[in-house]
Amino acid sequence: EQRKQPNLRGLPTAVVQYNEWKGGALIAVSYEARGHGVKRSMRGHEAKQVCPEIQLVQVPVARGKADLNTYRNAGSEVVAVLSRKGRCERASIDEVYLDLTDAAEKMLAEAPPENLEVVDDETLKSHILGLSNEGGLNPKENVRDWLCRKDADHRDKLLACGTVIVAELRMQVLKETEFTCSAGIAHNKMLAKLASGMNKPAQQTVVPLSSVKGLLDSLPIKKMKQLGGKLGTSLQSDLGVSTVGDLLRFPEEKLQERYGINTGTWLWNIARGISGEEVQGRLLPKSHGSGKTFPGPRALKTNAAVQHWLNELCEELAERLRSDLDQNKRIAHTLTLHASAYKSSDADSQKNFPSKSCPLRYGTAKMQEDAFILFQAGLREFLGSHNIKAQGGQNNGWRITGLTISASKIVEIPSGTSSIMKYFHGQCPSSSKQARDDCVQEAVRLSPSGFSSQTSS
DNA sequence: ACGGGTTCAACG
DNA sequence: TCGTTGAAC
Repeated sequence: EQRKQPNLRGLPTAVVQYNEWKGGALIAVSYEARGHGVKRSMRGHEAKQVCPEIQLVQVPVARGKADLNTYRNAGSEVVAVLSRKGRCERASIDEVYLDLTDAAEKMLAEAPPENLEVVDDETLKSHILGLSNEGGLNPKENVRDWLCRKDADHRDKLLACGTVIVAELRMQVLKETEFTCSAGIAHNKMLAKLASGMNKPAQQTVVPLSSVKGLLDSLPIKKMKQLGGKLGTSLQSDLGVSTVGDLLRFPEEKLQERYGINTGTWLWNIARGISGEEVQGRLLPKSHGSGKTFPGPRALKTNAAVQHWLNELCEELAERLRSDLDQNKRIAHTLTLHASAYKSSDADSQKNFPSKSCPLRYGTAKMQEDAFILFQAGLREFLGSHNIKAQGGQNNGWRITGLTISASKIVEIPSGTSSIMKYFHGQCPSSSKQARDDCVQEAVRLSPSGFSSQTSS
């Protein structure tokens, strides 16, 4: 939003979605606003109380719901820059992992930092964990010395190369998108993610091998990705583990018998700074979803209201699926509906509405039809398939507080050429000729430019 | 009434 | 392997 309205640069700013109820919900808070105590959990009015000068920018609304496409697209712009230098995994709307091993090895072989006569300023501003500031030298001189150490471990030399590359990439991101970003540079995803949050905004942090133990020993368990929830809490209360270092006391088998083989092994490893997760090399999302909540008095009470909102949600989803097909030649195969509901009779049975899925048929109207069928299937189960009856479009039994429709099992269409028929045979398990023909006919209708000549023959 | 997404592991 | 749930971010 600050890029779109440069006059907001440097001002305390937050993005709110909706504003009728208590000024809307904050979904993003600028660092200036954070400095005034504004938190993402606040409502717009609350933010105004703690920071009267705050600029509140509203999320676009389309079809009666918040439309986050602006921010998805902004994330894509950044990915487009970062993915040039190495394997890139889009981890969320604004986070990516990069595996820069190859680029770092290349730099180490061809132009290692130790040979550099000038190191650019962004690189020198890096934070190197555990780097002592002896002798009151300029911190940048210390960074330069660390980067150019000839006696360093090979892996730390790679890290030094990574530091230079990431600084370049962040400068390119800034130049080409006007977005700043922070980064962590480490030997695995877990440590890099941890480091990326240590110096914000717009800075980068390096985790040399020698600093891993010191970093994890006193790190509160909840700071580790995946341990911010119930697992972290049970680790604390069941085993008395409050820091990652405390985990070192427990043998692998003990952790495994308490938390299962996978989680136990994982815990044992992260305590030692070990994480074998590969950077996935995935630039696109694995699913698309469109949802809306209907809190308190706004809860939906009629089939007609549910159908109306499902239609809106399906329109948005269909539009995003269409973009994915046009831009990426990908097709989704599963449609899933999730609803949140409560029975107005017993106010306790809040969230047990089952999610339902079915094969995804392209076309807005078909998705709308299927979505409503899925809803009704779930509703019947929710009501226990008996008692409550809808009378004349009204009902006393249920209230819907949230609806989400999503598309998953997204696969790329073989772009090459020849074997589109082979592709469809592979995709349609049904032995029915009719089902396969429908499938093919659908693809022809959807993507006439690319496929008609092949498929119509 | 902490919204709207998204990914992943576990389970049957 | 699939659909579904719940955790986590």
